[in-house]
Amino acid sequence: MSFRDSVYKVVSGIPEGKVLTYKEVAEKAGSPKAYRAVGNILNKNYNPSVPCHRVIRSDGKIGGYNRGEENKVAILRKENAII
DNA sequence: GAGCTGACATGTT
DNA sequence: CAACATGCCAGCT
Repeated sequence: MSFRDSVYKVVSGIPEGKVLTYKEVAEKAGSPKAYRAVGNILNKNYNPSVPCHRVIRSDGKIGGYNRGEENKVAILRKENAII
């Protein structure tokens, strides 16, 4: 069970319409100061089972997405999560 | 095995 | 108020 797995689990547990910040995910994963690693992990994560699009920055910004930030925003807006 | 990279956050300038 | 610089962690090359 690596930190990566914890992050996957946490992100996979995010319900629709809910968005968590990288810091929150890192905290739930067990390392509040590992928000850096969270971004790095999600970045390499191409697993569709992990709704990485529900993880945003603390500033409320999108951050990034493997399939394009615009797509990420579109999904979040569809789920009535942000904006 | 060591070093580099990054979808960040916080503090100063 | 906005931009720059620093610090932090885990994963990847």
